[in-house]
Amino acid sequence: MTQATAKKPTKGRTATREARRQQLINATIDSISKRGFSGTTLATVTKGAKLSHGIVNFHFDSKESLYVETLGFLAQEHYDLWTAALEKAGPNPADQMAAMLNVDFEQTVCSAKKLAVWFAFWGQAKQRPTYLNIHNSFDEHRTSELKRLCSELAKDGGYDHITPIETTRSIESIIDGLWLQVLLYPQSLSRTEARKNCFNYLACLFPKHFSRCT
Amino acid sequence: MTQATAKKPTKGRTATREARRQQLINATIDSISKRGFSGTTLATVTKGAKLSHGIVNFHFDSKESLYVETLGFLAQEHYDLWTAALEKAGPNPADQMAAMLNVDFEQTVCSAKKLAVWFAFWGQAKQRPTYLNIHNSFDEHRTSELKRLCSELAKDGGYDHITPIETTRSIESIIDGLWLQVLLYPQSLSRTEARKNCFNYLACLFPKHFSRCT
Amino acid sequence: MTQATAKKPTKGRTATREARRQQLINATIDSISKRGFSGTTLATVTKGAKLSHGIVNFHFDSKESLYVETLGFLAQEHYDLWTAALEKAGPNPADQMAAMLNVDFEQTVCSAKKLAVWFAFWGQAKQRPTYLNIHNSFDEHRTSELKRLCSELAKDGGYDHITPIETTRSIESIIDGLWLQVLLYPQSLSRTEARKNCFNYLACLFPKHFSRCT
Amino acid sequence: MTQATAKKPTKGRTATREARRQQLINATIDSISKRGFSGTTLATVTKGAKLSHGIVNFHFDSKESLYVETLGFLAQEHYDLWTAALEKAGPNPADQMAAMLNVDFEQTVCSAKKLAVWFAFWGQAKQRPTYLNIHNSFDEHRTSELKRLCSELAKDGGYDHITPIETTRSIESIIDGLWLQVLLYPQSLSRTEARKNCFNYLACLFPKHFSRCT
DNA sequence: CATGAATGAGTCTTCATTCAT
DNA sequence: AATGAATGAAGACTCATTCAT
Repeated sequence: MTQATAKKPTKGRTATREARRQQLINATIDSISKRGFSGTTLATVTKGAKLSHGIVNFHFDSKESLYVETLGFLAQEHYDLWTAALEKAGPNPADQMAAMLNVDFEQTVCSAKKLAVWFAFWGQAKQRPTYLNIHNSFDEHRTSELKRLCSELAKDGGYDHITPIETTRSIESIIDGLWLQVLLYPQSLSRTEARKNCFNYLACLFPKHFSRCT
Repeated sequence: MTQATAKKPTKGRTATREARRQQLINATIDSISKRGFSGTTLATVTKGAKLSHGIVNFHFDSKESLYVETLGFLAQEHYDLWTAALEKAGPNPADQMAAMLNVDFEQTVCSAKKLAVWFAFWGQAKQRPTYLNIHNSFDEHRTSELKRLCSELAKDGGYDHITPIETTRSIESIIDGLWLQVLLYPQSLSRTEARKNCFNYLACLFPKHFSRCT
Repeated sequence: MTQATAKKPTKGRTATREARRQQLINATIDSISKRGFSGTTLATVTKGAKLSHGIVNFHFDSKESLYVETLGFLAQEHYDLWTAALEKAGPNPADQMAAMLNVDFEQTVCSAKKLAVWFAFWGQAKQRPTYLNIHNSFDEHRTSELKRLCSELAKDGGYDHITPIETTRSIESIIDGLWLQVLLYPQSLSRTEARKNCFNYLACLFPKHFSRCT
Repeated sequence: MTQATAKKPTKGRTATREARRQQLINATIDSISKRGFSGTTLATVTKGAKLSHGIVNFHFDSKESLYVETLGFLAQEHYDLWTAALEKAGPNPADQMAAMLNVDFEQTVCSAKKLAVWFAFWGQAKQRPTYLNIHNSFDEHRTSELKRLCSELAKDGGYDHITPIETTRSIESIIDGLWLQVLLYPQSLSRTEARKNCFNYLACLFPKHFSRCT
């Protein structure tokens, strides 16, 4: 009986532990993006998830722990996306670079909602090193991949003025900066325009591998 | 004029009042940079200013109002610095551009303390449009000046592929992105290295006007 | 009778039920002695009993009801011990008195664990008369037996200054007071020393029947 | 003007810090005696003091801290009473002993209210060593004075069977035990009867110095 | 019978704001 | 102008109890 095997994982009084946790994490992302950190309370989260008040402390140790896991979820999601894209991209470094950076301007990553949460966390990173550590633990791999690609592209194109470390940093910076502008001025900068802007910078850095798009 | 040296009694009071307000604004910057928005209370501010608990609501309408004026102070300070630098820079567009961007990596602007406050505000910008409006009201002028300089440099250098609007945005983005990295990873990126990184981007954009520095 | 060895199915269930209840009562005693009333929750009890969270309300009407039955168990245990000891003691009043009081300093009664629970209940007795009633319903018989023994010893020894009621009260008091000291200062007063102290008081009251021990 | 010097210390919006603290401590004693530890909340305390909810954390670090200071107040009060009584008593050891023990059955110390609080604290002493430490820090002096008096009385009366340490403990025990009975059964044992009972024990211990009272 | 997810009333604590002095 | 005591709303967290499975 196929009917018997079909479970409703998230409805009803008792859901699986994982489903509830994810539900709460999603509601946390929603609330932080709408109300910011200071406007987000356990009440706004649980109300958003249409669950009761006390459930957070049943599934998470504390509000702080919910935040940590929310950030972890975002970081993991991003990580999974770019590693998958990189794998699909084939052996060509330029293709790999393009694949990685494309992810940063996809809907899943570069939405107003997600960006708001990222910058909310970064706005607290100085005070809560935990947040920074989570971000770093996922991002180090990405930085090293970018550096490798910069090296390979520089060698391949004969750009002897390129310093991989510095160039990597500038690429990461322009992405973060474009994200901030997409967040703050969504009317004047769409994510597709931001992507174009980013790739035009690549064209500026690696003219033999990337061409300007208009 | 002997009259000018004679203080009017109201002037003395006003000066004191202004001094108190500035004292509180400075303490607010300190506290936000140390403890973030969520850790900053009127108590941490007044304690930092070595003033009494209840004084904030005497000099400011509310906590929110103190925050707004703090952000206004930072925006004004930045504005005053780059407009003064621009004025001093002479008629040459490349010099003007350099002068403007240098300001962004000066100690006064690009300190861990100030950057922490800027990103704290940006982390809330989505939720509190007031903050964004303050920032914009000061920043529009800067954007238009950058755009003008991009245009003049493009014309002068014959870079026909340069779109001033897009290029301006990319410059602003890389600065914001570098600021974020200076904030999050002060050990691996000093503000002088960040400045160099930014100017190397200019060298990439306008090779005839700026040269790479190593 | 072969029939007797065949268990009735309901009997097995009842036994299990009783075992569960006792298991929970024991865990309650453990938890109160370790964490006190305010630190004891149904979670600490069920965790101690290695049972699931929701089981208490299945076997007891409420937390309060569990407490009442826990106190009842302690009172019954004490009652069973001293009545058994009294029965064994023979007809001599001094022997009977000694038998009764010995029980109060036995391991089963005078352990740190049990005393902690007793004083926890007494600390609430004023506010919850139910607790006091349970205690009284068991203790009245003991008080009357002590009074009888005081009378008999007084008559037998010719102590005409002994008032049975008052003497009984003083004996009960010194026991309670010694219990408190055993509870609070187990290092400086062991239960065997406490027992000796109590019996030396008896030697003081009834010098012809009890002799000092050193 | 005598009128001008008269302050209302506890009325009005702002009272002296000490007055408010004492007011809250008194309300805490009231609430613990009426409702026990588990029934006492900051709300019952502040309601009893006719003050607002948030004031406790303004004058005390926490609820726990309020409890600690409440116990400290009770211990200090008792200490002050018996040291004063001892001083007034003159050089005679029997008078001194009588003076000290009289205090334990005075209205101020031996009221239903105070005893309820003492036993509430003792019921928690095992779990919160802080409470025990406070009690001990005040009580050690009392124990040593009692021991000294037992020694002097034993020498003076030639009671060679008296061990000061053990006798002291028995006196302390009978007092604690009588307190418990006054607390639990105020109808059957008044504090004056309890006092008599205690002094008859002294008469039993030191027949040459104390005589039975009926 | 038993489990453990879910609920929601209740508690401690924080903190912006008010206000007597 | 300034202080700091006082207020009360709001938030995080606890926990007895309920109930679907």
